[in-house]
Amino acid sequence: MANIELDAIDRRILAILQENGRLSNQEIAERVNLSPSPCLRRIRRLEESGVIRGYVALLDAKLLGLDLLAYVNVRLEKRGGPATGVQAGGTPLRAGTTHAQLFRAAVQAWPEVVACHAMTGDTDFLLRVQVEDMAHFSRFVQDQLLHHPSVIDVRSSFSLDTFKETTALPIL
Amino acid sequence: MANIELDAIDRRILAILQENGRLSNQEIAERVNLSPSPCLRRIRRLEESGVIRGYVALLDAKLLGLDLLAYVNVRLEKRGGPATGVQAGGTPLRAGTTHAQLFRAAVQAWPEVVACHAMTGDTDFLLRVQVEDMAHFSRFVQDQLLHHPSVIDVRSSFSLDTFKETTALPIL
DNA sequence: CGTGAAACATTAGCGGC
DNA sequence: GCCGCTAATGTTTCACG
Repeated sequence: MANIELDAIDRRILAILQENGRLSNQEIAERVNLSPSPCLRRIRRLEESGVIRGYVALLDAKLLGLDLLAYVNVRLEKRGGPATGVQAGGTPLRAGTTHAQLFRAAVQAWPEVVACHAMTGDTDFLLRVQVEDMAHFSRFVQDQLLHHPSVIDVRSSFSLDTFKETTALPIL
Repeated sequence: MANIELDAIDRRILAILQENGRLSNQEIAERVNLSPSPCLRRIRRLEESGVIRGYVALLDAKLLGLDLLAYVNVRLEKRGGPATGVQAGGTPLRAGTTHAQLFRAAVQAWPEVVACHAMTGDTDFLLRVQVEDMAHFSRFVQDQLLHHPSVIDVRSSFSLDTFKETTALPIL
């Protein structure tokens, strides 16, 4: 995770891999005009330094029946610690746990939440929620979000159409 | 892209690949208790059916100097077609092009916009924008977004902390 | 679905610029 | 330091049972 110097070849390797993470080292080496061994050494260095966080397959949400994508703005209680004792989810709490800590732990455990940021502005958190349909979403909001002791406000918007979506960062 | 039946083994293969897209077929075959050839046949089928959209390397935005992540809500002009003729970007327009079409084309060309959805609610579009710093963001808003003839309102929020972020869909 | 063999890819060691 | 060669090892892929 230490900071690292990247030259032009490193950046080209990154640009290639963030478009197609399964290219063989040989193929990549060819595209950056290097022989396979130095190319592989560079890739390993990029992996070990943390610049490459990992490799994943991207799946098609629609084909898997996940037809609803929502962005949910959440505001939390700020005054008064949450009640101590054992919560609905079964998580035991120490005294001194904040609402934000409690909420973050809950988010980690909810599979339909695929991303969550603490945000500036008039909302505390922005959640990206991926579910089958509105029935599932409704259950998630009622039974999980609004049921959570720290949550005081929830506002949802739904994606009508995703017309740009890339995991590739603008690095060139 | 045709719809496709997935059995329990297909789902386990998908779950494995969306966590680690570079595992060898042999390794995957072992984990799902299959020999390499039927496992590879299943993976090829998942790729060809479109369930697997592709494989990518995920990069670390911070280590690459992209320290600012913004979500930007955009509203567009709705009455009156955009002026015809050649736009600032150099794109020639036919009469009848809508503001939404014009905006979508611009979004595709802006590298700092890594995602864009048409949304329900009091905003038309939600953009995810990844840039180096506030100076770059400011230039993007002033020179690109607000300069765009169809854009009538822009409201931005900034990520203070991303504490959940996964490309893996909840499929199990 | 599984086996086996050919083709192909990865990777460590070493010498050269 | 960083490159490229070679050779051993491991992986993919396909015809066939």
